[in-house]
Amino acid sequence: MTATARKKGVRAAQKEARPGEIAAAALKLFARDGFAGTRLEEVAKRAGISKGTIYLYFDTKEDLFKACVRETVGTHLAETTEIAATFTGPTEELLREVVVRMASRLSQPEFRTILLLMISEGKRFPELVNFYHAEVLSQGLAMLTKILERGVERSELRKTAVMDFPMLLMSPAIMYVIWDHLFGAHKKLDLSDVLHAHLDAMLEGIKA
Amino acid sequence: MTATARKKGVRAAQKEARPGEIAAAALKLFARDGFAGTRLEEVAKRAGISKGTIYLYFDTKEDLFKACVRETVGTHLAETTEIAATFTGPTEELLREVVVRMASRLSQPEFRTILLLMISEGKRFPELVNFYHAEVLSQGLAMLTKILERGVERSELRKTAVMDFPMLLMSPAIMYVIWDHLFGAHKKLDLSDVLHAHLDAMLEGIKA
Amino acid sequence: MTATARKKGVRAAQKEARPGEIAAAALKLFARDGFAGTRLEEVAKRAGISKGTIYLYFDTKEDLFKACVRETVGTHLAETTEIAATFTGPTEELLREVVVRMASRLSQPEFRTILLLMISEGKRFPELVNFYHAEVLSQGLAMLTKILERGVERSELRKTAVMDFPMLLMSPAIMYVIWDHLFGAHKKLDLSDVLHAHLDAMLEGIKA
Amino acid sequence: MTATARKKGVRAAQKEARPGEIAAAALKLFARDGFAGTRLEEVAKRAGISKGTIYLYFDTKEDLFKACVRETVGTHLAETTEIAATFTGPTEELLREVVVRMASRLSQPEFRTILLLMISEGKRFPELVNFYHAEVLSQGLAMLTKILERGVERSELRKTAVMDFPMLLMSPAIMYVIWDHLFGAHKKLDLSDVLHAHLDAMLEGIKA
DNA sequence: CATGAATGAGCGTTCATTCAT
DNA sequence: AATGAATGAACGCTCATTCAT
Repeated sequence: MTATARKKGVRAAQKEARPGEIAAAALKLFARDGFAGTRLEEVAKRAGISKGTIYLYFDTKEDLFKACVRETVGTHLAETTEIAATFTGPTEELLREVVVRMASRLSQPEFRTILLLMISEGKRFPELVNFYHAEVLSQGLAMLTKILERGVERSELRKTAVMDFPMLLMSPAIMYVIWDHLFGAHKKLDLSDVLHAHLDAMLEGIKA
Repeated sequence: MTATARKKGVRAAQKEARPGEIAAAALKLFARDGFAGTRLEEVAKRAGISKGTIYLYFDTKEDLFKACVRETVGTHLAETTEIAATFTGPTEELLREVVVRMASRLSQPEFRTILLLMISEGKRFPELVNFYHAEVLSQGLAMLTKILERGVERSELRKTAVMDFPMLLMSPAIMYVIWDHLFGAHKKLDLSDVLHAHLDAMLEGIKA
Repeated sequence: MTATARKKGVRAAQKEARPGEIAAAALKLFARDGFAGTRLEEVAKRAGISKGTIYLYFDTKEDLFKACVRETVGTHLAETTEIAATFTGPTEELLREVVVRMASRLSQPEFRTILLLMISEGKRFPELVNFYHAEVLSQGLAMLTKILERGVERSELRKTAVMDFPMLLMSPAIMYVIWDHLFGAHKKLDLSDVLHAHLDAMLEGIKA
Repeated sequence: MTATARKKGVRAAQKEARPGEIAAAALKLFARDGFAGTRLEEVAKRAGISKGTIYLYFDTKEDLFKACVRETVGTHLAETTEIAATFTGPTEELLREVVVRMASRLSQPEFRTILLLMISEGKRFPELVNFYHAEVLSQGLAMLTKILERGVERSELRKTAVMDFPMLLMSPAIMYVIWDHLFGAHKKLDLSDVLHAHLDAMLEGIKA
């Protein structure tokens, strides 16, 4: 008997764990088969439960999908933000560090899944797109913008049009995820190499 | 009666035109609703025919989907290749020209549709991915590589890691399409501005 | 080949006949099993078609139910109204004639089914109740009222409270239907006997 | 602690009360939603217990339904029978008294519910119909018959066909319940008025 | 006794596919 | 060739019933 079980009882612990287990199972299938192509029966099987049980925790298939996305997205930007705020070294170094971190996060299995699902099903779930925009995108871009500004203030970077499109710094990461998804079987890319090839070139163009 | 109709008979001409009309109608719906979400009934309505008629030209829904993609993809790279082959000016200029051309093509409605469908349904249609890889991707990347090599030969560009990842030059275009698809309603980007912001910076990093 | 088939083609004729066939099959099952208890699969089997075919003619199970009722109800009061309007004999005779006619109609298999379904499912289909009220009930009661007034005018009947509640004249017919539905297996009643027993007594009470 | 609780223990008392509470809650819902439309979950909620608890007292939903009906029906004719047996006044008065009493009972909320449920679900529960027939119907009709016979014996009433169909005396009450159920929202009837309008007329026809 | 999480059979509805006309 | 009525497998969702706690 675990500590949790002792405190709350096995059932209570189980009940608390269920939604997460179901969502995890679902996310894998949504990733593989898309929203429409995923059968709740199979989600249940993967989660080791019966079809009806899903409905004890989620009202509809759509709800389950939203929960999957929301649960996975749940920002995680905090740590990186902290680093950016307290960093004292040269801006180039900071920029590399932050871009690499964000790209790593983006390319982690569950997060890349979210990105791909967003692209596939976004039109069906606009609220999810809004959520993603608010929770992830705008925060991430704000952070990048702040770093670029820091560089300008410290005369390390020049004022360039890249400051208007900070998402350019992330575009290789996005491309990497899509490439790996589609052509990974043909040719694997190394994320770090891609990232640094890009940053090396870009930084030349924006450094003071 | 048109000249075509006189030569071949109206029916024959109609028959020849049908598959394309159906595929065109289908593509729009696949783009909007995804593969699973598209109903053949509606495809038929859009094409001004009956549901059964689709099956005179395509064996299954999957076949129709493949035909849509194949028909749209059908390279179009020829002209750009020609330009690249005969261009005599500075490589930077050539690179900008080619990237802008390829990005424009990528962001045209039907082509962006293909890109997005590829991402959404690629796993379900690996042959299509192969096709796309062979017909579009490798040719495009080969062209970019050739241009970069031309630059190095002419001592206009340095040998950098970007040469190993020519797709980096296209990543802003890909990002643009995805951004517009998901967040276009929140904030429109200007493709040309994005592209040049990227190229301005990148070129600094790779110029000799 | 029937005349119908020759004119319209077999398919067209079939298509025209389908809704009625389905509704007829459905009505029997609704009568036997209630709305919720009726399975569309069985309706289809009875109609000699497949489950999906039902949906070519009716949008939902509810729609099918409504169509059943509407189709069966479709007044039929016309003939009786005509008789009442042109009758020249004594009012007592007319009243007996009309009550017997209406009761006969009410106790015909399909109509009694409607009455019973109305009682069972009315709360779920208020629009159907309104429809029934407007199309059948109010017309029938208006006719009865008019006859009673005719009797008073001709000094054949007295002005009694029965004129305020003309539905009293039909209550034995309603009771008969319910009795037969529930206790018919225990004891069969003879509609005509019941009706005349009632009318004999009632008429004594309202005759001048 | 109540006297009951002291004697038997709280739990024991609770246990004894439970079935009735559950049945009461169930009856309301059966009345509103029909047999199939009633969810045990909601019954439980109304009874302030959990779904599983119902199964401690009733084996199946059908059992619960039967218990509801049986419990409510439980004759109550006793008092009226007593009155009829000891009545010494004129038969007309007795008949009015008894019909009004029986009609009042029939139109009370729980009893009208039973009548309507009987009509709706009778075919599914023939034993219940038998029970109802034996416990309520035949006793009630027997009483009416006895009164009519008393009238004939005392030369207050004539021998008419109404004596063969004593249920005719109750038909307005039945009609009233159905009317109120279906058309109560359109037009409320006054039970007493309806009853007396009917009795006034009928009695003229059967009085000596 | 009581709970409520879990089950799984069942049903309404959809839609790719077929085929008689 | 073209139609569109018909099919039937598939899936989301519900809810009576069970059972471990």
